[in-house]
Amino acid sequence: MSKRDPTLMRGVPELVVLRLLAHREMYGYEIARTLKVVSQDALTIGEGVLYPALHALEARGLLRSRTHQVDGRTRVYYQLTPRGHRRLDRLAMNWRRMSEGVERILGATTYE
Amino acid sequence: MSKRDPTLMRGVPELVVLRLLAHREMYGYEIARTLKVVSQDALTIGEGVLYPALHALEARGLLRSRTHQVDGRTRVYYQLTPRGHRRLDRLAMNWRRMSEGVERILGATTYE
DNA sequence: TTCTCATGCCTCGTCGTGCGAGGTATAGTC
DNA sequence: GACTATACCTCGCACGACGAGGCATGAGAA
Repeated sequence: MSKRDPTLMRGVPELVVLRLLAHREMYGYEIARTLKVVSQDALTIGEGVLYPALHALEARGLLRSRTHQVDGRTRVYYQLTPRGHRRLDRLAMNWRRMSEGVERILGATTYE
Repeated sequence: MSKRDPTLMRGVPELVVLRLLAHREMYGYEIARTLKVVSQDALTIGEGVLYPALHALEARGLLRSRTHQVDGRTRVYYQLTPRGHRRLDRLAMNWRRMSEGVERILGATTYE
């Protein structure tokens, strides 16, 4: 059975990670940095969130990884699988819905 | 010490509840219904989330309540306190930041 | 030399909170 | 007599976000 959609707003980390990886292969540390930069400091993902998330995503078949040595340092590069792409589409759609819902609440000045 | 801001995206229920109550006094059941309607079904708040949230909000001094009997049914009406208004402003600002951050991630097509 | 900082990975334990399920009661309707 | 809508509530779980901490390397400062 597929995971139920959250009624309100969970799983944003999963969304942004998948989205970043949709462009190109990246490694963990790079993801964290890029997220911070691109979101202009609005979003930060701690390593305690990021790495477990990446592992879970891979275990669920949404990501594939390969390790690479650079300057004596190990990098684990991740890329989206087809399932990962589908999952991303779904999450993004969901995000829009939610986000627009919240905007409607925030924006409205009168309610019936 | 005041509560730390969430790094990613928590507390949306609190935000929308406060926002709805910023307009006018409402009771629990009405809040749930209104949220659903105004958000055009995008947002739903279960009673298992709503009522505990309302109690917590009141305990923290962000809401005030009064009970009212209507047709033999008890309604608990809530309204924002000044602190509640300030909290709402803060949460709303935070939401915008986060939300725009996510949009930047979703919208961007290339990253450096 | 040693120290510190940036890079790069990881895990553990906790805490909050979102959420379903369930419980109570009244009024109206089929 | 049953079922729906209204209206409140609590319990307990599960899961996810998070901080703190740990390990290792390379580069530059002191």
